[in-house]
Amino acid sequence: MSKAPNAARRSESSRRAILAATEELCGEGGYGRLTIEAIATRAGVSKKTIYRWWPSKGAVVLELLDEAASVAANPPDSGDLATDLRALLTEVIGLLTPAHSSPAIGLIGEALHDPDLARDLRERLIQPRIATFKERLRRAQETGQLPADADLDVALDLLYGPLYHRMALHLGMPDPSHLDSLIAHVLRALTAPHPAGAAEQR
Amino acid sequence: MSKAPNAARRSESSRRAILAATEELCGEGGYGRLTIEAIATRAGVSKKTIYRWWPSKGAVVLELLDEAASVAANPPDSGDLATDLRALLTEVIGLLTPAHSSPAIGLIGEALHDPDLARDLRERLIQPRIATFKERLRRAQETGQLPADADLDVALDLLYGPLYHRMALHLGMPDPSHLDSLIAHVLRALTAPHPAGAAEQR
Amino acid sequence: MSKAPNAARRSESSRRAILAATEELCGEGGYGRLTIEAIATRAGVSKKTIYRWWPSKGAVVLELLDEAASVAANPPDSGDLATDLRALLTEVIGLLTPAHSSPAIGLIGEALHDPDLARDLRERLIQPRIATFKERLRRAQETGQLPADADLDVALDLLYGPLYHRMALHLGMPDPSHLDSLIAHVLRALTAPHPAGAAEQR
Amino acid sequence: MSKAPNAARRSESSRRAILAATEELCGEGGYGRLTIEAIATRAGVSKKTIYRWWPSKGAVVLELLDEAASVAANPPDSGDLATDLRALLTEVIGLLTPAHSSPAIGLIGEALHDPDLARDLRERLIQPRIATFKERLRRAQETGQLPADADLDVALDLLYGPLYHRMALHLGMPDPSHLDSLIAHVLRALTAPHPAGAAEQR
DNA sequence: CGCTAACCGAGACGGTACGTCCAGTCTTCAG
DNA sequence: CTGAAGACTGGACGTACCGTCTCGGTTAGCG
Repeated sequence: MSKAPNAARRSESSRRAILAATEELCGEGGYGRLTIEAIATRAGVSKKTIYRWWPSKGAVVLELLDEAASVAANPPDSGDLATDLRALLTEVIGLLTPAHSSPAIGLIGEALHDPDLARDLRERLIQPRIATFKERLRRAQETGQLPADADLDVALDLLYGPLYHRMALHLGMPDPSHLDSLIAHVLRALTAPHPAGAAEQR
Repeated sequence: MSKAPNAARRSESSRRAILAATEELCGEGGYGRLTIEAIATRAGVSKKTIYRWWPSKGAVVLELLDEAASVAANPPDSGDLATDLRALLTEVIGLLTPAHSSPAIGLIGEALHDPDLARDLRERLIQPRIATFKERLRRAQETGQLPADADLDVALDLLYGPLYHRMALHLGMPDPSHLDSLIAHVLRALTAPHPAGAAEQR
Repeated sequence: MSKAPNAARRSESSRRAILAATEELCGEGGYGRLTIEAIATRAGVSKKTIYRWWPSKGAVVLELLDEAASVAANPPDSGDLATDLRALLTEVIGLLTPAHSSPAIGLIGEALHDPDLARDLRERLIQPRIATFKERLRRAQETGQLPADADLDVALDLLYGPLYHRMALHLGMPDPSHLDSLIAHVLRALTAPHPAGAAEQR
Repeated sequence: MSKAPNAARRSESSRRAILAATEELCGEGGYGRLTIEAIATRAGVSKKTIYRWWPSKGAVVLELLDEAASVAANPPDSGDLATDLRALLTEVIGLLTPAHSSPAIGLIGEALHDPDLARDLRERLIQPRIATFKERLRRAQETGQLPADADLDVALDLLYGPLYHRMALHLGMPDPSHLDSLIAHVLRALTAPHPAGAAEQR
């Protein structure tokens, strides 16, 4: 993360052992039970070695997730927008499941009070997904599936929002039919003619 | 929380001192820096007294928030649905601001890995707001501002979702115009005619 | 102990329950594990009631021992001095056995850093035994079994000393033959003619 | 005590600071007031460091005493047995004085209900003194000052016993003349001819 | 024979110390 | 002369008892 002292001499085998140990321990006790001490012991590595390359346990987990789930730079494009959006959302639902042992959720929880981690999380895991998502919508605008003036930021909020809403409030991820309903509503909102003023006054 | 050993003999003055100390300390160092030890010291109370009545620091903070922001059982009803929704959302935005020292956010973060706390949080802070929200929408259905078959759960997800989305990803709360835009989109989605099937297939 | 607030109204049943609970708990976990809280709970009595009548757990245990092992004011007198001494010493050995769960040993340990308890212990348990012991020796002087000028304080030290020596150093109580040997040596010391000065110089 | 995890890396400066703090605090408040917390604070050391190397506060105090008062392996030998015994006993009297703040007495009190500590105490403080004592008596046998068949264990009991007797019962250590009298009696007992049977029957 | 003072149980309270855990830094030693 | 092993300070954790302190609810004995 951030500035490596001297990446040239970094031991790849230690790095792998640390990430592997992190994955195991995360699976065993969940993110909450995870400690740097335990990672070091399990990986057969000194704590110092971990602190040398990562600023916090969150950063280690972040790197783990980053490796595991790298995003295709190119969005899926089946021709059907709803289908592709469903695929994109489903991937995120996968990351946020199961509620009590998902490393991603642990990471998000930690990032809530660690701005540095939050920044890394956003840059490395979130932004790529957002970019992919917007790219897909942009293509939909090009093909006329969405109006050219559709607000993509609003679309982002409306589509991903429910997932985080439900994560934060432990409400359970939307089931497939609810997910389809959400997508349908959002597409309708983006497509429907602006009813002259509605809530735009102010 | 839940079943007090013998609430009758509970010292109200200790309880008040604890909540006051919690509020102060939360303001000073944020939820993350808050410790039971510090609360006890500041409140002039023994740790045992805290543990006797609350299972965790999260529970104390929850009670603090619960007292501070009790919800009117009756939703606002100015006649204009968008206005009332804006008011409801703004209240939650207030709870989730500022990002790095809001006790509510700390609480949500903690609840992510503490199911007991999550349950209390949901029951005591969240559900009342959801109920109020749905009640307002129900009235809107009665007055014809919303179709009778509008899916209120979807409305909930679409309106509150963006707030938690932005909280979780440290994206900053929506500014007023963005908020209005969100509300307008959602109302459009709920009101617009279902375009024959769109994404309902499956 | 000492000044009861108003002994008249004291509940005998509580007193008995407390002593009984103390005995049980002492047997279960040893003196070290004994706590006022546990006594109160087991006896179905409030802690206040214990503190009202006894200044410390040591005092409770002392009263327990005092009741259990009251000394005959009159020493045994079989005619044979060694036999009677053996009986007196054996009684004390009984109190100091078994090494790790004897309430008496616990009490002595506590008295080592509690002068008040030490005083009570001496007055109520020890002095009566010393008096009895000396009384027996005095009779032996009268019958000529011991010289009239035998130093009874030295006899006390030499005969009881080894028991406390062994208790303090966890060396195990003397077995019967060793005990007899000790008695024989001491009687010889008291009876033998003073070898003109020997160690009396100074 | 016993098996250090890896004594090689142990910080000698911490060890010294801990023992020094222990000595100070013992002097200030007596063994009873001594706590691990206070030692750690005074020594500028974390509690963990104390618990890493010693199992209990007793063990720390034991090490302190062990360093302070190491015994000459060779007993004093002035030629006069009584003189040398008086010296040996006086050293122990020094350890057991003053009654209410002697660390040694605190240690003995603790050992009464802590078998592990008792064992260490015996092995590290007591046994060496016993060995020295017996060695001196053995020499006395060689020079004919004591009969070859004198029972050295009995001598040990009779000479050291009174000290522990008086410690346990808070009777005050013997004054010099009483001490001389004790020694004289014991030497007489060991030297006097066995009066045909006396208490040897049984 | 009813008042009132002390008892009683229950257990909450402010405290002190316990022994454990983990964070993050610093030191030692082997390769 | 690097890096693993791990000892170190620091500080919060949650627990156990301490001895004190209300609470109501009996009793007991005096007036």
